[in-house]
Amino acid sequence: MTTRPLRADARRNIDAILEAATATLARDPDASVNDIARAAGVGRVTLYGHFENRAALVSAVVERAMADVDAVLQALDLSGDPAAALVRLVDATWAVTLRYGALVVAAERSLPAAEVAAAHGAPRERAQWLIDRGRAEGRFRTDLPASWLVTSLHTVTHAAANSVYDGELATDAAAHAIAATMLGLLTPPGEVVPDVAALTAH
Amino acid sequence: MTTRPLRADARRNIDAILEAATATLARDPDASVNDIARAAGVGRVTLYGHFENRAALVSAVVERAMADVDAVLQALDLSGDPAAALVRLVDATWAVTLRYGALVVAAERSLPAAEVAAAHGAPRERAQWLIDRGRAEGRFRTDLPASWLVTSLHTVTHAAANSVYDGELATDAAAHAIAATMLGLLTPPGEVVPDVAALTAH
DNA sequence: TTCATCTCGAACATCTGTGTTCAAGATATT
DNA sequence: AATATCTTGAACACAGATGTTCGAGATGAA
Repeated sequence: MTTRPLRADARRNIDAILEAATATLARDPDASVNDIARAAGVGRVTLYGHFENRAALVSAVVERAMADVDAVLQALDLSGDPAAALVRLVDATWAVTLRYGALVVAAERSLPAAEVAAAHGAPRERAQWLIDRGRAEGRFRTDLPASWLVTSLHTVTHAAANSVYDGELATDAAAHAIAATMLGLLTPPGEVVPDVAALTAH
Repeated sequence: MTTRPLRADARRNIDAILEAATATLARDPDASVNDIARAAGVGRVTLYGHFENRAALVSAVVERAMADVDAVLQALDLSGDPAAALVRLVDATWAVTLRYGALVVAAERSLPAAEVAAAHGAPRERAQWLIDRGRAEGRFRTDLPASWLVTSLHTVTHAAANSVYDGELATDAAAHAIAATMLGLLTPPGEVVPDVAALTAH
């Protein structure tokens, strides 16, 4: 079945809706379809003309976001010193989190668990892989479950996003704070906590 | 205005409602009044007979919870070695978090921000005080905002609660994981991360 | 036992959000 | 200019949650 080409204004509206939905849901995961349509400068009926469901819309938004996230993460060099690689990973993850914020929550509420897990999977595995390598080289602590360490990284990043949103933390200060926090968090007991500044020097 | 004494069954029901509401909301902050009434083994109308609003109910639940939390925290000795004191604080906080879980979220959704802030205030200040002391004694890192460190502690604790709920982490392992994670997180760059086991030895 | 208090289901009003239908009008395409 | 495609507000049906009212019946207090 060949899909007939969409009219130009339709394409334009679909893009506007996806863009608005991303921004709106990243701020408020409970945003109504109405809110999103209004943010896109489009009638609610038009939105439903392009997306079956609220779920279908969220799904499309998540897919788009994940493509972006994957592109950013794939372009990342995680070789070399594990601690330095972690700082690079954190910086990249931070940029992505700032952009997509609470979108995860929106996904969790209207998408089947399997789909959410799939979206979460890739970034988590990437972090896990780096942590495993750091552990193997004796740079990261091995006295706690690796999955817990990954969860901590993830959680701290989101906490930083909230802090920025609440005005407690400046956007640029946040990146440094997250990296520093995570290095401390990963350092094995009995070892010295590295300084972020020393790692980012080139 | 003197309030007439309640009949015994009324008192009993009020207690049951508060108890059920606490447990139910700690699991699902979106639980409906219906769910809560059913969990309390009471008709919905009865519930509304004792509490004006959903908000009033949540408020009562939070008040009760905070009294308990305050009691636990006040009974805590935070003197001596800051790291050891932190481990004690973490253990106490952990117990409380396990009990009240997502109740905070429920509060955030149906209570005015001021009331939520007030409830949050006391425990936060307690943590902040200990961190400040540890910083003054050179045991905790001073290169990051203290408020950020407090937020991290708070966040990591909640992440652990979720992990336990998801079955990723055993309840008893979690307490150790949180304490270990936090010690690493607070250790100043250039210093050695302490071992939790060494601190809890008596 | 008497009586005020309390319980409770059923039914109702209200609100908010989702999703659909319709018919008129705007716009891209050719 | 002709036409298929697209947009749109208004109106509707529906679902779930909150909060209220009523009246019959259960229960505690004296």
